[in-house]
Amino acid sequence: MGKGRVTLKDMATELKLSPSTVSRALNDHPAIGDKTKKAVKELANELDYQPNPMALGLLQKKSNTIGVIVPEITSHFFSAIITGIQDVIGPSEYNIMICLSNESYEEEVTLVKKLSKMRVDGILVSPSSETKDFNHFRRLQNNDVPVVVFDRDCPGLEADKVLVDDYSGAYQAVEYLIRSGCSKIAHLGGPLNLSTTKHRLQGYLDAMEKNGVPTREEYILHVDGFSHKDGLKPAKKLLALENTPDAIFAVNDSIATSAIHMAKKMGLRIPEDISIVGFDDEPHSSYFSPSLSTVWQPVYSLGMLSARILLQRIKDRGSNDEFRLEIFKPELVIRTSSRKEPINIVG
Amino acid sequence: MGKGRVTLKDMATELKLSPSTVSRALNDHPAIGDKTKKAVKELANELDYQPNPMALGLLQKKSNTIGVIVPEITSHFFSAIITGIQDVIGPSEYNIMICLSNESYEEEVTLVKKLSKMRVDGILVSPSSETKDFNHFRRLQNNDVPVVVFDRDCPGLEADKVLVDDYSGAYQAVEYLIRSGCSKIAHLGGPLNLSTTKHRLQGYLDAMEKNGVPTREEYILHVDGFSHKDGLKPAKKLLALENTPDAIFAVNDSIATSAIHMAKKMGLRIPEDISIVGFDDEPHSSYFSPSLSTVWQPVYSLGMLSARILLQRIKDRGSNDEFRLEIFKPELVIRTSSRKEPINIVG
DNA sequence: TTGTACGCGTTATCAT
DNA sequence: ATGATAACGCGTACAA
Repeated sequence: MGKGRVTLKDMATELKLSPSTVSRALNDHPAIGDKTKKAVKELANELDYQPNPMALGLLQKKSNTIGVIVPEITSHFFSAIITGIQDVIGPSEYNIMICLSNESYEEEVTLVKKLSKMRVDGILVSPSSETKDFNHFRRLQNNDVPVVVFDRDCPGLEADKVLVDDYSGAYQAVEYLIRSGCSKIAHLGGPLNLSTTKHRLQGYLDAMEKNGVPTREEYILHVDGFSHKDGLKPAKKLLALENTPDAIFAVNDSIATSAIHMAKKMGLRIPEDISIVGFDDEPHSSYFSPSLSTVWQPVYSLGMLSARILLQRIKDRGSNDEFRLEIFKPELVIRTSSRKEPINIVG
Repeated sequence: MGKGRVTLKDMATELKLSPSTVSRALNDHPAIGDKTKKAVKELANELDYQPNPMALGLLQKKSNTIGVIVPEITSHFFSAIITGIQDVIGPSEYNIMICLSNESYEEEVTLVKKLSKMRVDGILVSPSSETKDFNHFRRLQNNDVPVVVFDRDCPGLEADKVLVDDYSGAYQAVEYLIRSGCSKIAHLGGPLNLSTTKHRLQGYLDAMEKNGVPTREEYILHVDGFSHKDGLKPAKKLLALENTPDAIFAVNDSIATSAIHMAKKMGLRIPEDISIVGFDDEPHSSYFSPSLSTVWQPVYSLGMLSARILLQRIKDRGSNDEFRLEIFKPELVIRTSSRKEPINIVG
């Protein structure tokens, strides 16, 4: 024991059978005698026989592995999605290979190459914030590797997609700010070429326009990254404006906390002087003081559905079904970082 | 193109050479003519030839894959460790397979089986909070699969270990609380059979004793899980004590925020009435109000070192070097959830 | 009912 | 300098 694992051949010699018989017995082939089957299975059990996945893979030209590419996992957002993915893939026959692009297009391309080389049977991907070109994914598809895009869209790429209606989330948030009496509503947006960022911006703009609230160019700023520190300077800039905003809609919770931080520092009261709303509903957002009003997204379900769709697509490989487009609805969560909406008389 | 990848044989027929020659050319075998080498490499480049890792794996009896088992990834703690691991393994020849045990012993055992079946070349593991028996890891070791344990110790298991001096972190925190004038210091501990939890408790106890501060049994409570909600009830119980504590040292930041939450709710002022200190220094802990005093751990470095040690161990497989034991020092970070330490006159 | 032979893609060994 | 062959572990078409 210890040097190399048990193989079919080992068991065959042990039982004075041929390897193929042993193989068939293990796979419940109908033409194998019950006694042989039993004997084989018992021995397999005793010796803790585990079929070699590499031999299988070589034979079947598949790795039984699924690749997952995400920008990062330190935020709750992506780690919860991955947990959802794991919970679906884990019990299946497939293994998962999680890869981090670190929001870099270049690293993403490298990862795709690595996964392609590994012969993964499919991939789940949320592109980096730098990614504008999707040919690396198309190359995968051309090799018959199905691709499922989640959360961040890849415009122009034909693939299964599981997204969130960011536009609606932003619209809800901004309309609520307006109804609660805010009129000078600023937006701290994210990196500009991300679909999510764009849709949140558009939701903001439309909610303003549809409600007849004028937008000012100076009220819209974009941050370079998604972490707390990335939002500090832009937030400060916003709050130092002559015409100080009375509300900020931030692209995510971390940036919203930057705004809260700076607002407090400048002596503004929240929500009396300024309302602040985030996006994502990170678990700790409700424990801040003030607790953060934000937009909740069904992250865990999003991960699970993406994984299920990929599994289905792999199973139906060959049949040219239309690509699926699934869009989850986010929900506004009102806490104490924003004013309460006044009772809406009539409408 | 599209149906199956390019193989050595394909290129061999194309170039009217034998597969072995092509193989040697690609591997810069000395006995191959320069012109052939060049021709082969050019074709390989053109056709984007990628050696099949499964064929290699079959031949070399290794998968070039490293397994990572963690209890969860939604906390910053483990996701940052994993990021560190990725940053070391990513550039190497190895792939990573990340698995979540969900703090369940049973799932952990299943995962080990799965990874063993996959013929991983080594594993990095932080055991679940339920795990008391480590034979599943020993079985791996008996199959020549090196195991590196990180953060949470597996007492009695002989393996490379990369840990944190939780005892020292706790000791520092509690001694600081004492020096800052607190005398009724309570402890919200974690699940009892975790090494980290035990050491933090011991650090608390020793700091109390060495400084002549009496401990009360009722001041020590243990939570079942590590999330915010797991800490609420125990925190409430602590604060409802007749002899209300004037400080709480919590096993981690999430539980510390539970304590802050309950303390605020009960009208206690922080830190005037009660000081609260956490453990982990989660990134958002500094943005709470009050900002959380806590114990910082070098998570990213911990991940990197663990990965480096495993890589080294795999490379030196066979040579019976002694197991390494690396212990990182955590650092107390004082913020505003605890009183300032008075200037220490004389000592 | 069971055994034989082959092939998946690669490399190492032994020829030529 | 290059080719043929075997082997890694498995499943399966074909043969018996």
